[in-house]
Formats: sequence, structure tokens, C-alpha cells
Amino acid sequence: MDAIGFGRHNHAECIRGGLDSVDAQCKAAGLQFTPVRRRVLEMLLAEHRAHGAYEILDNLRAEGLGSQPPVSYRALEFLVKNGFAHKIERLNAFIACAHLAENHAPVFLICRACDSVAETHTDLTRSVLGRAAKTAGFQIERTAVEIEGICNTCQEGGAA
Amino acid sequence: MDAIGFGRHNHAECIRGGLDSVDAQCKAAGLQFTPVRRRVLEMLLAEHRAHGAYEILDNLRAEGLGSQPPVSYRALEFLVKNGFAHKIERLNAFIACAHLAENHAPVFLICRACDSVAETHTDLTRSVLGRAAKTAGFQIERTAVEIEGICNTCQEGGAA
DNA sequence: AACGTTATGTTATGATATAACATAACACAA
DNA sequence: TTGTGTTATGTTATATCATAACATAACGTT
Repeated sequence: MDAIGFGRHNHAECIRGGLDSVDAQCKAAGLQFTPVRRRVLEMLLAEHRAHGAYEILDNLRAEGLGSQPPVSYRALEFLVKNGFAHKIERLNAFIACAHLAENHAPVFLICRACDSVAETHTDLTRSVLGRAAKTAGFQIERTAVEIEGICNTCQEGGAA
Repeated sequence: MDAIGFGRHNHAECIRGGLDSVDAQCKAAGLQFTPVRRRVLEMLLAEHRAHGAYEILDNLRAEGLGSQPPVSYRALEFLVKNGFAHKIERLNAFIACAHLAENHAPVFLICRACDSVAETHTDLTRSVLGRAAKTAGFQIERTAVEIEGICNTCQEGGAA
């Protein structure tokens, strides 16, 4: 499983690569990757955990990039709408997309002990679920698949 | 697919049967199925859609069963904790369980046009998802699988 | 009746989210 | 280069969702 988020990896590369990739995608799509939006994505990329809108806002405020809730909500909306970030409904919080540039149905593994969130994905159209929905004539537009539990690292650490 | 919620069925039976079933389960488990809890479940059973905690509260208040938020949240917490209802994270709202008495990983199909919510279920341990989590050593405790789109009826009605 | 437990009542506040309107920046064509 | 439409940001205010904390009442058991 390619669920980035648990375990070791070159994290500086996550951030730089993520920003570069989104930069390129925005240029290609004619989207404005403004300073606020870039900074918010950078904050999300900085850690593999979900960030609340007000936590983001606090940081923006400290940096003089915005001071009222709509500022962070708008930036987050932009990122989510264009697939650069996702909202974790269970946590009312946001996380950078770990599979930029791929059209996917994300699946999140949320560790309740260390708060890290790993993203993997599924092809709904081919899953049992997707077929069931199709049979029922349900036209899927969005999916939220969120799995909560204890990650491998925390199990070993005895944080169960 | 046995997703109750879209399409026709004997709805009075949903309510009566649901209350009776929960009544029995509570007796068996030594749980107190108090008037407030019963009434809240009845409200949820009355329609196959998600109800907000404050909507529930408004009804309770009108009936003299409670007037402050903790009243509805506590009743809902009781119902969710014991598997008699579910929270739809995407909507911050609650719905009666459509598969009472079965231990299951619920899957919700949410129609954004008519607001109805159908519940079906999956066996996570056998799904691609469950296997992926197992491979990563992730210990699943809860799952939220919520699919948003347009139900069959609304597609036909042109409400797309 | 005494006791522990569970449920309810109530006040207050915290946390999340958006409506609405004003201003500024940008993009592009005339 | 100015006008014009669009997109982004600033700001105020408020809506919506949720729980901490403490008091009282009901229940169950001995």
C-alpha cells in the first residue's frame, strides 16, 4: 500500500514537490496560485495530519496574510475544489492531497493516537461499493471514506 | 442492494419495527431506553434522511422533553454508541440505523437533491480497503463511508 | 434508608462555518 | 490605457454545531 503518512520518507521533498506540482497544475489550468493559497497548502504539506481552518488562520494571522475566518476557508475551498487538498469530515479538518495529479477517490486512515492521516485510494467504479451504487441507479459525485483506528507505529509503541 | 431509503417500502413498519427492536435490544443489554431516547429514535426513524441535533432539539422542546443542546446530543450519543443510529459526518447530522441488530460497517448513499440517505453495508475485512489497511498494519476501529450524489428517483425527475 | 450509578436539567462557552457586502487585483479586449 | 468583467481579498456579523462543568433527579441494589 502506498499510503504516505505513516513511516519514514523524505519529507522536505513532500513539501517542495507538492508546491511545485500544484504550481504547475495551476499554471496549466489558468488558476491563480496566490500567496495565501500557496502558504496554506504549504502548511498542510508540512505535516501528514489534518489541520483545522482556525489553526491555519492563526498561522496566517501571525504572518500578516489574513485575519478573519473567510480567509482560511476560502483558501481551503480553493485547494479542495481543485483537488490539491481534502477535507477530513470526521475531523472537520483539512489535509494536503498525497496523490496530486491523479484523479482518485481518496481513502483516509486516521490514527487516533498520533493524529497522523495516511491517504490511499480506491477505484470506486470497480469496487463492490461502486457496483452496488450503480445497481441502485445512484450517480456518485463525491465520496468520503475515512477509517479511524491505530496505526502500525502506535500499536508498537503501546499507545493502544 | 438492500439500501433502504430510496424507493417504496412499508414505512410505518420501519418506525414500529425499529422501536420494538431497539426496545428488545436495550432490555437484553440492560440499557435504559428512556422517553427522550425513544422519542429521538422515533424522529430519526420517521424519515430516511439525516436530522441535525438542533432540529431534534426543536422537536423535543416543542414536546416538553428537553430544551438545551446537551439533551439531544446525549440522546444521539446513546443511540450512536449502541448502534441504533449513525452520524453522517458529511452532514453533521444523524440517522436511524437501517440494519439494526447486525454488526456492520455502514455505507451511506446521500442524495444531494432530495436529502434522503440510504444505508447499505460492506464487510471491510474482506474488501480491498480492509486488506490494504491490514497490510499497512493499521488496526481499524471505526469507518465512515459516505457517498454523495444523485439518487435514482431524482435523476428521473430531472433534478440533476 | 443508604449508596453508587446513570440520566437529566441548566448555564455557559467553545468550535466550526458562512452570508453579505466592500474593495482591490487581475486579465483581456477595445 | 482605459474600460470592463471576473476573480480574489478584506471585514463585519452571525449562523451552526458541539461540549465542559456542575446541579439535581431517578434508578437499582443492598
